[in-house]
Amino acid sequence: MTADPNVDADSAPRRGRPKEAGLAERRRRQIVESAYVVFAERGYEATGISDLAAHAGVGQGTVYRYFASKREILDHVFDFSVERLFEAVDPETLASTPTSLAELVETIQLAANRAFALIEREPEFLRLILVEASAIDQELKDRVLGLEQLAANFLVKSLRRGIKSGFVRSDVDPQVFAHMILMLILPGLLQELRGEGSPENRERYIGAVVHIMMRGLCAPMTVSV
Amino acid sequence: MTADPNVDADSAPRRGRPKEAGLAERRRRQIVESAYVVFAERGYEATGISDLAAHAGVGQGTVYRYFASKREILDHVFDFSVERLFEAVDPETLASTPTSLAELVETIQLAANRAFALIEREPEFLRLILVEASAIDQELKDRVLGLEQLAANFLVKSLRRGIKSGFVRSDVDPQVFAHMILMLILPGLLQELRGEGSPENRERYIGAVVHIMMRGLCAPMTVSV
Amino acid sequence: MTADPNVDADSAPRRGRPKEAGLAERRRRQIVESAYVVFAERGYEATGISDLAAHAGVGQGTVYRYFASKREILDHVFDFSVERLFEAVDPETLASTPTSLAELVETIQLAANRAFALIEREPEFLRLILVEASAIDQELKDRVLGLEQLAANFLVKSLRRGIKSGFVRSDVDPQVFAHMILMLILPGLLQELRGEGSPENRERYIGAVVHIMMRGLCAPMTVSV
Amino acid sequence: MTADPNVDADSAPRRGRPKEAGLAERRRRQIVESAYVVFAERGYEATGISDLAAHAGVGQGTVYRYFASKREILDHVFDFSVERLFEAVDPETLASTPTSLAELVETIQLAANRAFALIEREPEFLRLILVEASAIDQELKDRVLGLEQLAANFLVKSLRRGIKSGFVRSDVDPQVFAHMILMLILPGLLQELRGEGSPENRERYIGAVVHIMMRGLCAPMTVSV
DNA sequence: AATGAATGAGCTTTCATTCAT
DNA sequence: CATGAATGAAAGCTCATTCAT
Repeated sequence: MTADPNVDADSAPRRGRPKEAGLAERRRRQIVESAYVVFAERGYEATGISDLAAHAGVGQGTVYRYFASKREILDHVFDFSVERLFEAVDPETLASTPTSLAELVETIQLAANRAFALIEREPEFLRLILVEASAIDQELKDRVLGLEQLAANFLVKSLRRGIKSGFVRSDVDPQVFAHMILMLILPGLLQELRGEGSPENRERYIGAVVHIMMRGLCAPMTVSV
Repeated sequence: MTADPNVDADSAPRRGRPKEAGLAERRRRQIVESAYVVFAERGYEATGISDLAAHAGVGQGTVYRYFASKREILDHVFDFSVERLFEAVDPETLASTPTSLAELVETIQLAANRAFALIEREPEFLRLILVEASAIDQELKDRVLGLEQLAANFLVKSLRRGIKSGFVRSDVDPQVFAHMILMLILPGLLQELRGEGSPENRERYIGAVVHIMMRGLCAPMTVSV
Repeated sequence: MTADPNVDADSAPRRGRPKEAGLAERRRRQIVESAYVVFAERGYEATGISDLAAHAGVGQGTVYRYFASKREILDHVFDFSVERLFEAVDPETLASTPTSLAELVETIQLAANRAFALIEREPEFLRLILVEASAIDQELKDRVLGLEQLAANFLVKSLRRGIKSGFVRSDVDPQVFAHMILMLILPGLLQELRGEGSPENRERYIGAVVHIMMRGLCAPMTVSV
Repeated sequence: MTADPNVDADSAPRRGRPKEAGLAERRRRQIVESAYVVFAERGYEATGISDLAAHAGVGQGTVYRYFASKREILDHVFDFSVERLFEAVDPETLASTPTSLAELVETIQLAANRAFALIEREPEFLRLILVEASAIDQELKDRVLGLEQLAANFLVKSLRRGIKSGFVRSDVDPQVFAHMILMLILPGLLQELRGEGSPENRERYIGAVVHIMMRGLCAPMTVSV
């Protein structure tokens, strides 16, 4: 076995089919994306591995080459969804510290608009995150709630800064309000789930959220600016 | 619902075998109540008909004498849940037409407190309605959303009256605000789902909802009463 | 109608199909006996639950109503086999304390004959116990070996008594010889496995075993010849 | 391609690509040896081709280039095992025609010791031959039994010679006794399977076998005692 | 009317085998 | 030649539903 008669002078003994780097990652992606669609479409429980495989255009066995179980796929689908949400909202580009209530509201408005844009493009996204994932088990439910918590934490920081800067009332509880602000966008989400989503409606809702945040419900004379 | 032994419009006294009128209805009730408990406890998919039958103290076959399928039972469980929610909130006793923002807010607060009281007594209720039911199929999802719509309609009427009476700003869109007000209680619900629910927390949230509704977030000087 | 048609006066409220006592045990037996046959015929691994169910004349689901897993069925099949072996050999009727080597040998001969009679009737029995069971896992292998140990223990006692009585050489190690005596019947068993079993052959072998034991175990003075 | 790439008996100096004649055979050997190890370790059924290939350091596909099926590999593993047993026992060096019972017994003892030495070195060997192989199908079972037959034939010849020479009783049935002598070593094997094997135990057993054989086989006059 | 034994379709998962590279 | 990615048949097992009693 001195001079290997079999291959190449160069050090790497290239035997067999070359391993095509990145294939594994591509396949995983392909399967997760298919799962994202079919889970959203028919629900996690109602989707069989065979459906999933068929949609991905691979055999059932191939699915198990890349994922240990159906449940694990759901995990990755959730990650994938979160990833997409982050890409869509792109928090980096939001993080300018607001110096007035108007600015703060504007930032929130921007984030909401971006999220809605994603949902408009892919309505199943919402169902997957909000409805499917929550129903599987405690772990995934925790992850959904954790996502909301994450967003809330951003807002908490902004509100605290607002209070320190004086443009947010000091008797506002940042923790509490952060969550509530997030909830204010839920009616819009529900509309989407209902399939009644439309740009005009979205406008109305976002406008109302701004209103409520800036003014509450109190009548004009009471406020008197 | 007084002394009617026989149901139905005809009052002909059924001799021979009174057939234990209402027995069927009692059985259905018994099964639905059991299903309510076990579905909430273990989830719809994870619950087998045998679990359900065992909990109800009847045979599996008996379940199918009263319901055509597992899915149909869920329908009835949902109805039953809604029924309980209505009993708890008891909208009849809320419907006094408010004549001031404070009164309106107080009414909402009362309704919210009643709903929370139910959830505190039976936390699984929330899970069933919000999480389990939504994940089954479109029809049930629609029903969940319909429930929200129902509550919103109440609020819409109140807001319209408020606008007419002048204690609600006229630029408030009743439809939109109604939904949003409902959403404001969601953070509290999420806390319950997370198992972090506590009376103090609930107080904080409800207080904040009142605040936001009455004042918005604007700083005190801006408001100037 | 005074007597309630529904519930009856006697204490036991007999509702539904009567539970047919002993059915469960009968079904278990039926399935185990089928398994005994098909496992022996095709081997444990090669037998599917569907084969087993088909042979038993029941649905697959029914199998799982009575056994938790395929493996558990094998356990019971093993028990069943041991049970049959015991019935066939009927050790109770063997246990007369022998007072001479001839008597001891006769007893052993009788036991061997009975075992062979079973195997002749049901050759698959042997395969199941000796070959199939051993190959599944450590636990079953231990049980097979334990069975041999059990038989050996009987012999050890007899040999000890024989030594004390003087009709077995005192330099015989009871533990060791007990196992060996058992092994002496193995060539006969192997013949059966080979399908070459015949009464004449069995005679030859048992005769030879007697020969070897009489010569090997006899107390020194007795041998003389 | 002028140069036959395929090896074969012809000795024409293969220019260009000698094709590493015997490479195929080496590969086969490598795979079989790996299979020997992993089959013995985890069992035939429990071993996947991937395990096997990994242990052999080749791809799964390569395995199928050299063997048509998993089953065929087992065949070769069995051959390999027999081969090892023969190497260990080395019958050539045993075949000196014994001229006395003591010599015969000594020869058998030597063979047994060699076989035990192998088993002590590689306990899995026993499991493979005795337990795994037997359970697969009739063909392999036959081969296991054939192995015993082979050893028995050796003994038959020796016994016949012994009878002719007069140092073995003439009423000994060579066929029958040959098998029995082989069986006498089984308790020792079982101990190994049980994991209770130890040199002392082995001594005891072999001693007892010698004892029983000397007494059982010896010609009448010799015994006297 | 009530029962629970029986069923079988369908589930997730495994793995011997094939084949493009 | 060698490879390991891909495959799909088939496994064990579950459970909503049916039905004899």
